[in-house]
Amino acid sequence: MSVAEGKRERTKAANREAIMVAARDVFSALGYGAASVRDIVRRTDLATGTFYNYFPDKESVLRALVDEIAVEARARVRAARMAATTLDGFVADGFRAYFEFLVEDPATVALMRRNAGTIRTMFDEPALGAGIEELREDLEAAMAAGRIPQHDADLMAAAMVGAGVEVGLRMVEREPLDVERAVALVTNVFLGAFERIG
Amino acid sequence: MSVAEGKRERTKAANREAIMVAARDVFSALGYGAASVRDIVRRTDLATGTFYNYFPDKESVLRALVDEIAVEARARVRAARMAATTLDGFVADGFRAYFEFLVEDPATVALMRRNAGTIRTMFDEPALGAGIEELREDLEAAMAAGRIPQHDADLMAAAMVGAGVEVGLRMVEREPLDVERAVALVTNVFLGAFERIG
DNA sequence: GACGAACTTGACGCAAGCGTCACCTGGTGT
DNA sequence: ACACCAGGTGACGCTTGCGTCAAGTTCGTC
Repeated sequence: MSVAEGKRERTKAANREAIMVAARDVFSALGYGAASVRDIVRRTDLATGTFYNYFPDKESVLRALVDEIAVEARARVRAARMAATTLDGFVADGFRAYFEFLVEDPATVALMRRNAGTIRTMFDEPALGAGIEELREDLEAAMAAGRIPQHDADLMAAAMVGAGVEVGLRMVEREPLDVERAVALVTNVFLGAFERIG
Repeated sequence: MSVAEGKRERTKAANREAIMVAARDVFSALGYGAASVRDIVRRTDLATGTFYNYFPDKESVLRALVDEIAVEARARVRAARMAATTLDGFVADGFRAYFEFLVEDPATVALMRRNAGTIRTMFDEPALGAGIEELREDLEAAMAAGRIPQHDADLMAAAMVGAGVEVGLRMVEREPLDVERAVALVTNVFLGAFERIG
């Protein structure tokens, strides 16, 4: 070979990616439980055996998909919250980052929507939407800094993520698609909550 | 036979019930997609063929389960909202009815939690938690009556249901179990929202 | 108490998925 | 140009689930 990567390397990367894309679509369409390794393989132009050169079983593929998504979604949302200077921004920018992610990647939305329950029980709560855990930490930090009133951050984080997920799903299926309208609503809801608690 | 029902009738009712209970547990444990009719049958003391005397396939069992749950949950929540005389009561009593339902019936919670995505796509949105649709109608009625300010009832209903579902799930897995704390939080959130919008 | 209808039973034929492995194919390095 | 071997291929043996149906059992009725 000459530069960058040899054909060997490129094929490997492409195969792995093809399997993950196919798996994502199959899991979205059939649900993880009903999907078979063969359903996935059939959506690629690879042979059965090849699948097992890349992943030991279908669970590993889901794991890889979820990891990828979780890293991306969490990074975006947290970056947006960290950058915010006002309370309004903390709430609005976090939700906006999340909603924009949903809009950019509908295939991932479909995957999460269909398989959230499986993912939850299989991995014991990673990355529902963008991480209740991290939001709770951010809320606690904000409470400690006196930026928001004292409250049950655990339940509040659940409320914010739950509302965000559901509003996000509703948003993407409405016509016309209006991210700012969704951001405005959830922001009003939770800023109103902080005002009322305080 | 003499009174009430003959043995025939009683056995039929018991068999049907046994299948539904077994199915609920299997769907909760394995997920709907991965569950087989045989997994269900094995949890009863019935034979394979008997299953098919009661339901044509596993989808019908899920349908029957969801119908039962939906009717019950919706009835409770709506009754609570109808009975409320104050705005505070409208919000708090609706959530309380829902949370109490979750506490009373943990097996159903498990079923919904694991299979919400499947149920959503299979039946095209019936009974997520307690019905976004009905909540939206109630919100619109309240707006028309001037009890709450004008807003996007569709998204608000999504936010309320999403928050309710997530907070409810969190609530049931915390120790000690505290329904009123959960009710107080979501009530504050949404009353604060109405104040802020108005 | 005996007959018939209603229901239960589980073995059966068939279909599909699983993970493997002996065999090729073609990229790589000399 | 050639030999080597990483890695793709798909048929194979095995397991499991499907829905059916002929045979057996039990309840209700006269």
